[in-house]
Amino acid sequence: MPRASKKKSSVGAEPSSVSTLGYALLGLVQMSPANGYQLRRVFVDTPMARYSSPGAVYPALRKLKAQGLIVADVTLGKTGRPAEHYQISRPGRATLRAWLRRLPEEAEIRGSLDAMLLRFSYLDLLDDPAFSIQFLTVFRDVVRAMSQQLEGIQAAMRDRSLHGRLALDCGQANLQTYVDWATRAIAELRTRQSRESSRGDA
Amino acid sequence: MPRASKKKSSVGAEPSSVSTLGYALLGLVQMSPANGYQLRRVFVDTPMARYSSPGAVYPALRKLKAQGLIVADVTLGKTGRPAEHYQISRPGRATLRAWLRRLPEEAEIRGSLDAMLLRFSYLDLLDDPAFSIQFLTVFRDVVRAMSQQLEGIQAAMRDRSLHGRLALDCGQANLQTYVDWATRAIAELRTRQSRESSRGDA
DNA sequence: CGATACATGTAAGAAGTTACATGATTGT
DNA sequence: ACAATCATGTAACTTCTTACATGTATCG
Repeated sequence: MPRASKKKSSVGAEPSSVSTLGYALLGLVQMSPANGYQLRRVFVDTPMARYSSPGAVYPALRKLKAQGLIVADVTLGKTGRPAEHYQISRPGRATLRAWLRRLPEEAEIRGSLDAMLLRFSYLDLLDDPAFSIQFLTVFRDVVRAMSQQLEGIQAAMRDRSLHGRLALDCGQANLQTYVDWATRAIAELRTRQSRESSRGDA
Repeated sequence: MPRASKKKSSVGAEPSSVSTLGYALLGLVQMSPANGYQLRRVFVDTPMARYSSPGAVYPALRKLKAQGLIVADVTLGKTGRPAEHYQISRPGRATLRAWLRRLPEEAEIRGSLDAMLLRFSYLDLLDDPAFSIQFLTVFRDVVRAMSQQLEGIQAAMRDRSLHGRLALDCGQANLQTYVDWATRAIAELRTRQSRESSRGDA
């Protein structure tokens, strides 16, 4: 018997849903225009290796194009086939900026530290060191909280399982690494900030 | 018919495709029988938090049941509703062991360090310290290689982007943490191993 | 000549998320 | 009375993976 779906059927008005891969591509295209193959290579060659399959990249690019966030400029590549050279559009730039402008929320951070790092890595585009520092501070505080929680779990886990305990140790060491990195990064950003301002003053 | 190919080894002969979540559940159920709700709680409460949604856990459990890897024992929980208490079956135990017995392959490790940690955390079940050490050694070597590759990328990235560089630093620090942890874990396992053997000799 | 790099795609499906539905029991 | 916890599930959707198809150009 089919359920009488009463609510939720009118969600058409906002086509602005962009996936993480979408933002990753948007950021890369903003930094320098490229075709799908070149973008894919970035994922293959760098630690962004998560999203590398053609079955993910090409559909994602088409979706961005359909949303008007990038524009294609069909040229002929080194092969006879037409190659689509992508550039970011004005709405694309706005969408990307809006995404970057958001301070990370706790749930987001807990959900994926990597995704936060991706967003952070694009923050050059905002050119706002104060925001970057704020971003990192929020990030660090949440990760620290995660680390403290994990400590409680570790305590409860005493002697339950050797390998389980070791795995938790690894998780803990990792969280600590994120915290330390964030601290160092904040310090570096602050240093640069003051250097900039003193240069401005001079 | 996209999938009729020979997959090199005919391990199970059954349609034995088990997802990562499937193995995670299988391992938990092996450690102690539980119902879906309790298993879900584990994911919510611990760093295995990845797979916590009911829409993932319940279908996965049903699939494992259909594959005969776990057996359900319908009792009445604290509520009036029947609660399915799951136990691992003999084939389930065999499947889990076969999974644990595999040394991690390079592609697997590169694909997800977390997945490797999950597998490692269940290695108590094998009770084979020599294998655990081998597991960690392979893991560490691959992670070290990843770290060296990343160094090359970092060098190429010099001065290209401040935030990009910082993000790469984080990735590098993380990989190093994995390497250090693996080294420590290997040492601890070796210590225990020699203690065991000397106790056996005595 | 064969392999590899360039370049784009599709078809089929595995897997997970969100958001809802159900319903009893216990606590406030 | 209302909320939370226990306990199980479904429907619709999005996303990514796997595996293939299609070509040219270039290098050894």
